[in-house]
Amino acid sequence: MEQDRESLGAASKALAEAASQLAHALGSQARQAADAGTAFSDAVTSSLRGAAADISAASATLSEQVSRRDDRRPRKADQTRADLLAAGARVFAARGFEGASVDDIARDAGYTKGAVYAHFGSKRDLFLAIALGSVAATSHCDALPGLETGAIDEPALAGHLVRLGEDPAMLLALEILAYALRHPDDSAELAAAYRAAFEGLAEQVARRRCARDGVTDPAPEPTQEDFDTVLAVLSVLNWATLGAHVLGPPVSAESGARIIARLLA
Amino acid sequence: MEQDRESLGAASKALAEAASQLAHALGSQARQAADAGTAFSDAVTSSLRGAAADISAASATLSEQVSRRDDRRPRKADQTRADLLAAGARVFAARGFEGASVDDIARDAGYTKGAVYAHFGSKRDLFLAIALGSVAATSHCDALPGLETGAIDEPALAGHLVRLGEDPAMLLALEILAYALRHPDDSAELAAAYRAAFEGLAEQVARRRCARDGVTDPAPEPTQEDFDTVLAVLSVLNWATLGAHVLGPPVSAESGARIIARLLA
DNA sequence: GTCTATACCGAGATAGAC
DNA sequence: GTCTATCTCGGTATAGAC
Repeated sequence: MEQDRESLGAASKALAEAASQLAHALGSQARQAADAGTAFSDAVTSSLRGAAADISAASATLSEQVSRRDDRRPRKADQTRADLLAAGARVFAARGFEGASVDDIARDAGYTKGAVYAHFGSKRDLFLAIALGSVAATSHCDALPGLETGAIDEPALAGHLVRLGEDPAMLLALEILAYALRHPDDSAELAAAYRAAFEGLAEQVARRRCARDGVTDPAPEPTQEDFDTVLAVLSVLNWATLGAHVLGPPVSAESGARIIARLLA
Repeated sequence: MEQDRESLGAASKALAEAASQLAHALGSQARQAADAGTAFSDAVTSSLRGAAADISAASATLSEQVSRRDDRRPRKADQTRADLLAAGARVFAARGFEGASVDDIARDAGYTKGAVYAHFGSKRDLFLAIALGSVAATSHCDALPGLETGAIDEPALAGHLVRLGEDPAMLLALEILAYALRHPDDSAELAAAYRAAFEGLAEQVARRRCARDGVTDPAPEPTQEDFDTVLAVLSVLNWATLGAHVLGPPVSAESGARIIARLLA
C-alpha cells in the first residue's frame, strides 16, 4: 500500500506541476509588466488548489483528467517525468538543493542524467516544479483530523504528527523554505502557492469557529485571530515535528498535539 | 554600533566554541563507551550556558576570561579564529552548508583557505563549531522582552520579531536544524545545546507562571504545560519570522507577537 | 526520449614556501 | 600562521549516437 500512496503522490505532483508551469509563465509576465502581480498569482493558485482537490476526489480517473486532449497514446513521457519528480522530492529532501546531484536523482528514478535534462531545463527548474507541486499537494490534504467538526481527538492528532515527522515531505518543506529565503527571484511563485494553502486552512478554522459559536455560515470570512491561529498551528506543525526528531523529549508529537488543541480551544 | 555588536558577537562565539570542543571530546567518549551519554552532555551544556551568561554579564573583561593562563601574548590566532567563525556564520546562513564554499568564508573573513584549514580540520568541523556557538549564544540572550516580569508589551514584542526576522542568525538556525536532521551522527551534540536553550526558556516561563499566580518560588520546576508553551513560542519565533519574509501579510511579526501574547496569557 | 561521452568548472583538501 | 600552488574529484550542463 506504500506503493499506492507513492504512485498517487507522483501523479498528484505531475498535475500540480503542470499547473505550476502556467503559474511560472504568468508570474514572469506579471513581473515584466511591473504591476501588482498578486492578482495574477492568486488566480493561478486558486486554480492550483482546485486541481489538487480534484485529485483527492477522483483518484481513479486521474490520468484522463491530466491529458485533456490526445488520450490515445501511451504517454510514456509523462510517466518518466512523474518518476523524476518523485525521485527529486526524495533526494532533495534527504540532501538539500545544493547537496543533491542531478545524477543522484536520475539514478533514484531509474534513469540517467540525460533523461532529466530532456524534461527539465536545469536543476533549478526541476526543484521549482517539485516545490510547487509539493506545496500544492499539502494544501489540499486533510491537514488536521477533525478540524472543522469541532472535536479534536488529541491522541489521533498526536499520531498524525508522528506520521508527519516521519514523512520526508516535511524535510522537503524545510528545504523549500530555505530555498525561497535564499532565492528571492523564485520566491514569488512559491509564496503564492503557500498563501493558497494558508488561506485554505484559515477558512477551515473560520468554519470551526462558527460551528463552535452556533453560527450557521457556509463560507465565513476568516478573522485576524483565525489567521493568527493558522500561523501558530502551522508553525508548530512544521517546527515541532522536525524538532522532535533532533531533540526527543520533552519535544514530541504529543506536546505538539496538546499545543494545537490549546490553540483551537 | 553595528561594529560593537559584531565584535562582541564574534568573541561570544569564540568562547562558546571553546566550550563546544570540550563537549565534542566528551561526546565522543560517551558514544564510544556506549552508555547513556546524556548525563555527560547535559553537564557540558549547562557549563556552556554558564559561559554564555558570563559573556553578557562581563563583556568588558571578556578577553581575560577567555584565556585563563598565559595572558601576556597578543593571541593573534584567537582573533582570526573568531573572524573565521563570524564569517562562516554569515556565509553558511546566506548559502547553506553545501552551498557555501570554504573559499567564500575565508575571503569574507579577509583570509584564504589555508587559514581556515590551519584552524579547523574540515568544513564540517567549522560548521559544527559555528552551530554550537550559535545555539549557545541564542540560549542566553534575552529571548523575549519582559517574559519573566509578566507584562508583555505587544508592540515591543513585534519589533523584537521584526529584528529577529532580519537577523541572519535565524537563517543560520534553519540551516543548523536541516543539518542536524540530515547528519544524525552530528546531531547529538547539537541536540544537547538546543536542549539547554529549551530548558532555560522553560524555567523563565515557570517563573512567569509563579509570578502571575502570586507564588514566590525562586526556582520553580517547569511543568509539562510550561514545556508545551516553550515549544509553541519557539515554533512561532522561528517559523513565523522566516515565513513572514517569504509570504508577507497576513503572516507578519505582528501576527507572531499576538500569538505569543496569547500563549503566555 | 533516452543513452553515453565529454567539456568545463569549481569544490574540498594538502604540500610546501615564507 | 598564512599564503600560493596544486591534486583530485564530482558537479552541472551539452553534444551527438541510437
